[in-house]
Parts: sequence; C-alpha cells; structure tokens
Amino acid sequence: MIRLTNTVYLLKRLSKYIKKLTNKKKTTIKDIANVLNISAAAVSKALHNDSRISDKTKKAVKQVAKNLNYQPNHLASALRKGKSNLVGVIVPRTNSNFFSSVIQNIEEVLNKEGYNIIITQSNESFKKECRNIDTLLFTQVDGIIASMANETIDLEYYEKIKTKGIPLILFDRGENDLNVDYIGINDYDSSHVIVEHLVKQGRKRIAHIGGYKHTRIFNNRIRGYIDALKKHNLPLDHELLIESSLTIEDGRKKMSQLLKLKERPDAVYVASDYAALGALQLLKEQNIKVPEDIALVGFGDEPFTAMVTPSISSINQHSAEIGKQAALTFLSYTKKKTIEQTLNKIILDAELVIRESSDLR
Amino acid sequence: MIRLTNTVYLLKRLSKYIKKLTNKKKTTIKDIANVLNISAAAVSKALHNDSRISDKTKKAVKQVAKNLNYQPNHLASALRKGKSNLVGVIVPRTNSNFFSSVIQNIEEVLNKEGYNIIITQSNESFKKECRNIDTLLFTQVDGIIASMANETIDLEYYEKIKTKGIPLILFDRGENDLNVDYIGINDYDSSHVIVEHLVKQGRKRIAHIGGYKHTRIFNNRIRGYIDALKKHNLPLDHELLIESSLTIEDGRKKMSQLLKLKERPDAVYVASDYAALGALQLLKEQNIKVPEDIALVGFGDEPFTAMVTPSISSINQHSAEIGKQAALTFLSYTKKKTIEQTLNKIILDAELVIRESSDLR
DNA sequence: TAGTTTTGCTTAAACGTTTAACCAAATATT
DNA sequence: AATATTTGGTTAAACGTTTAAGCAAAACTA
Repeated sequence: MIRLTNTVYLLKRLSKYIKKLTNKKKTTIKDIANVLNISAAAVSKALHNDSRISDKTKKAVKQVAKNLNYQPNHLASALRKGKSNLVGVIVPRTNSNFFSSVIQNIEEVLNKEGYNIIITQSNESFKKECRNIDTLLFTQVDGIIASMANETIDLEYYEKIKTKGIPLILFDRGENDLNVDYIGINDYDSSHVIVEHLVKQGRKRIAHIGGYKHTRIFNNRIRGYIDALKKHNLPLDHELLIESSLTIEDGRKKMSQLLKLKERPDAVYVASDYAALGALQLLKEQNIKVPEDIALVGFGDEPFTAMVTPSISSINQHSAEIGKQAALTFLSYTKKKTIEQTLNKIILDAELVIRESSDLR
Repeated sequence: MIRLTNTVYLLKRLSKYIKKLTNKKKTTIKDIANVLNISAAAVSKALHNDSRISDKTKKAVKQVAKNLNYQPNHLASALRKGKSNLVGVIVPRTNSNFFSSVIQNIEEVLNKEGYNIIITQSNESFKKECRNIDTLLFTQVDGIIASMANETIDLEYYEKIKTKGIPLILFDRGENDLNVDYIGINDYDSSHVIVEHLVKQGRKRIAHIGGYKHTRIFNNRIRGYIDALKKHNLPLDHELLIESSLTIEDGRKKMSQLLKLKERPDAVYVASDYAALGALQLLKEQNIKVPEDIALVGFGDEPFTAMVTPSISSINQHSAEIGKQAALTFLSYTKKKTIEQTLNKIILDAELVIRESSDLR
C-alpha cells in the first residue's frame, strides 16, 4: 500500500501511466485504481461519493481522474445499471418553431437530471415513425416523449413501447386509447376564443379550414368551432367547414374552394399557420382585402405569422411549458420502481395573439 | 442435444419460456440459447449469419428470436465492440430550414448503415456547445458532425474530440485550423453572383450587412463582396460594409443605420435571411419601395423568403447535398482502422434564387 | 485407411462499470 | 479487557454481447 500523501511517489506513478496512455485509447476506472494501488470498486465508489470511502481517497481519486482525463464509459455503466439515461423524442418535424421550442425545453430539464435526448423526425409518415420507435427501443432509451404523425391511426408500435416497460409521454398530438400521459393545450377552448374574437369583429360567416377529424386535436378544434358558432347563434354551414392536410399548398387550395362559394365567408379560421399562410397568399393574389373583406386567423403562433403582411393572428401554444411538463412527467417515473401508466392529461390554456389579419380597428 | 426438427418438443420449450418471460423484462441471447439447447455464442453467430453456423440452426434461432420478441441489447454489443453506432450532431439551432434539412439528410444516409444520430443544439452559445460536446463524448458516439456556433473562437473542445480518436466532420460553419473534413458552399463565389446580379439591375451603391469577420464563412462573403465590387469597378465605401449578429432585430438596426447615411445605398446584400427580413420590415415601415428604391438580397433561401411581400431573393445553400456529403464523409472513416484526419474541403456551388426584392422588371 | 480439411459448434474471456457480500483494522461501548 | 460497531476498503459476480481459440465429428483426399 503506498502512502497517498507521498506526492513525489504519486507523481512518478502518474507520469508512468500517462506515458502508457499515449498508446491506449481511453482511461478506465482500472487505470486510476492502478495508479493509486486500490481496487477498481473503490474508485467507482469514490467517484460516486460513497460514504464508505475516506475523504482522502476520494480526493486522490478525483485528482488522478482529472490528470488522466478520465471520462466514464457510459455504455458500461448503462449496461450494468440497466438504464441508458437516454430519452427518445419523436416529432413530426424539427423544422417548426413549436416543435423545436418544445424539444429545447425538454432538453433543458432533462440535461439537469443527467439525461440526454435522442431526437427523431417522423416527417408525418407512419412508416418512418415506426422505424423511429424501433430505433429508439434498440438504443435502449429509458423513455419516449412523442408527438404523433398525422397519418398514424394504428397504435401497435406505441403499444410496443408500453410493453417494454418504459414510460411513454405524448404531447400535442396524442391519443386517449393509449392510456398514457399527455400534455397539450385546450384545443376546444381555443376555437371558442377565436370564434368569439371574430364575432366581436362583426363577422357573421366564419369558415374553418381544419385538420383531419381522426386526429384528436383537430377534431377538438372542429368541435369547438361548431359549438362556438351555436353559442353565438350563428348557423353551421357545412360548406364552410373543410378538412385539410394543412400544408401551405393545401391552404391555398381550400381557400380557393371557399372563394368559389355563392356566399363567401367573411372570416376564415385555419387550424395551422402554414395553411393560413397559403390562404393569405391566395387572398392577396386575388386582391381580396385582409381583414376588411375576409378576416384570417391561424394556429400555432409560428414566428412567420408576425413577419408576413398583413401579420396573421394566431394561437400561442405554450411550447416552452409543454416541453417542461413533458420532461417533468417523464422524470416523475424515474423515481418509481414499477411503471404503471394511465390516461393523465395536463391541459394548458392557449392564448390568442391578435394581429392585423383579423383586427379591423 | 434435442433434435431441432422435433417441432412438438420445441414448442413445449418455447411456451415454457414465454411463460417465464411474463415476469422477466427482456429476452436475451441466452434465453434463445436455452430454448434450443445451444450456446449463447452460437446464437450470436447465427443472428449475424456467421458462415460457421448451419442453415438449420440459423433458421431455428431466428424463429425463436421472433417468437420471444428478442431485441438485441445495443448497450452490450456497443460495449463489447467498442463502438456505439451513434453519431452526434451539433447545430446552432434546429429551428431553421437549412439545419433541419441537413439533419434530415444526415439521418437518412446514416440510418441505412445502421447508425443513429443524437441531435444537440448550441443555440449559438459557446458554453452550450462545450456542454454538448461533453455530452456526446460521454455517450460514446462514434463520430461528430457539427456546425459551429457563431460565438466559438476557442477550439479547445473541438480538439478534445480529435484526441478521442473519433472523426469530426464540420459543415457550413467550420474552421480551417482544426484540420478536419469540411462541407460547405462557396461563400466567396456566392457574393460575386449576388453583386453581379445587382450590378445587372443597374445598382451602383451596394451595401453589405455581413456576419462577424471572425467566422470564416462570413469573412469569405465579405471578401467576395469587396472583390466583386472591384471587379465591376465600383468603389468600396466603408460606410456600406457593416458587421452584424444577423438576427431579425439586428437586421432592422443595421438597415436603419444605412438609411441615415447622406448617400443611401440603392441595394443591400444581407448575409442572412433573418437579418434581411428585419431590414425589409424597416424599409416597409419607412415607405421605401423594394426593389425600386432599394433592392434587397438575403442568404439561405429560408422558406419564409418566398412567403413575405415582396419575396426576398436569396442564396440556396444545397442543404440536402451538404447533409448527404457530411454523412458519407463520416462513413468513409468507419471502414478505416486508424482515423487520420486532414483539412479536406468539399465546396458546393450555391445558386441565387431571384425574387421580387431585387428584380426590377 | 490414415491423414487432412471442413463443418459446426463450445468454452471462456473480454468490454468497463456497479454492487452485494465480505473482511480486517480501527474505534467505540460496556 | 472483552465485545460490538464503524470505517475503509476488497473480492467477485453481474449486465448482454462478441470473438478468439479450441475441439470433436464429418467429409474429403491420396
């Protein structure tokens, strides 16, 4: 047993090791153990501040670790502990302010707790989403936070996640049938807020370019729209309620469809900012004044809504809060030994940002 | 030794195991070995189509693997093989069409070869970038593909990657001093193309709102701007050459600075679409006609450049090709046993997309 | 038919950690 | 002084794969 206090001796052993290391790739716990003539186990414990290791040894271990530029082998500890400290994230695309903001906040919360995230994009494709799930499970992630692709109806792959015994947290695009945690905004209420705003602006024929009914959130927006009309004693005209894929192009197409009606709408509520932008482009091309002739409201508060002319009113979805809550929900499971998930919804109130496209005054 | 052809017997053993599995979490290679009464090593080889395993056994192994819903433990194989099949990606932000498109193409190429990617964002912060590098190294990635934050000047952390012996590939925002592979567009030439276009439009006083000189790509754009002016016999007016952080807000600020000059420019070339947008907003507010009074050209071909009014001319950066080349460059190293990197640049020709903001006719 | 090669596995070690179980020495308790 | 407890470790096994080395049996060769 060498005396740890003998600095000269220690330095000798150290430099000997450092020389060796130029050939070797990576410093391991064993290298540190050899330098100090203690066991690898002791080193591991020292690095984790185990109470059964003396302060003196801890200090020495940490010093040597630093000198040898020790980086723990994450794979080994993950294998041993049965957890990877990796969380998978699945989004339709990162190229959207909403999703990238959610991701950023998930990352922020999880990094603090020692977790890293693996981001994957489904590109709104069911097949890609399935591949992503397989990939993440293969990578042994400790949990998955996901927003489903528009296409997804078959839940088999998501069920697979559940059977693996790791927590699944959904946000924005979820599905009640999976019986897991969900974080999103109140889509139903948002529609009410929008319709109310448009009614206050004196609009009588309010159209809705909505998403596909089979996606829960879009269905909720549609229901909200219908109920809000009723509430304000406006008749529901089925010509004014259109389902769309909500891309820019489809926004144009559906808008032109609305313009062909004998009785045109005087306001259009679009369930996505992208489709709203397409609609706006078409209206401008046709020299229809916005908001004077037709008022326009989008959904999502993408930055470009404030950039275009006229700027587009939209719903702020609280992406930051959604990301935080999703991460915290995941973390809540890491403290438990058995994962028992049930349908558990966190619903945030969204807020309408009024801009030029719907503001007459 | 049981006869593998004895289906009845096999089924019995299988069902016995399946029952056990309801308690256990995951199927391992050992479980399969037990069912078939062969060694775990044989199972591993069978799954990898080793030539020394009979077709009969391979078939049986794969059948049982499927029945038991076997998923290989990636951590274990990564630990054993000393590689994680994970590639780290660092970008300033995912919330930009350029970066998200690059990422998508990196992913596509690498997934085909069995690699997954971990995406991290630096948010243009040097400190966050350093943390990201540590995180990725900790996760034992097999390589890193990165685009540097604007702030980054100190290369210590990037050097750290190199000393770990894993390949580092830079794109868009790179640094010659690191002596690694780089994929980007020809910034110098792009400036020439832009100036030439503006000269053809009859402009005489062309301003440049550029990025910080210490970032190589922005420096190249500035050099290209200066040389192109010379080439067209236009004087270089130092009042017309401004460095900027290139955000929307700073674009406004620097544009208003240009408007205060006694002799205003008749064209402005902005080194980023975001800053160009800010500049455009200010010009519209001041009722300055674009392109009649002042022509405007951006950089990056972000989708919003086509969305705003007037639409903004911009440089298409070939994000897809950059992503593919970056991934392929990484893959080229996986075949070699020793990583020896040198400064190796792949420079793509960028193309100018002419839109309303600079097109008089 | 003896010797060689090929086939088809098995055994055992290794990857770098963590952790349960153990143990000697030092310290505290009675 | 005898016994109990605490301190500061050590040993060895385990996590699930992969792979080098070995070895019988089968198949070929001369």
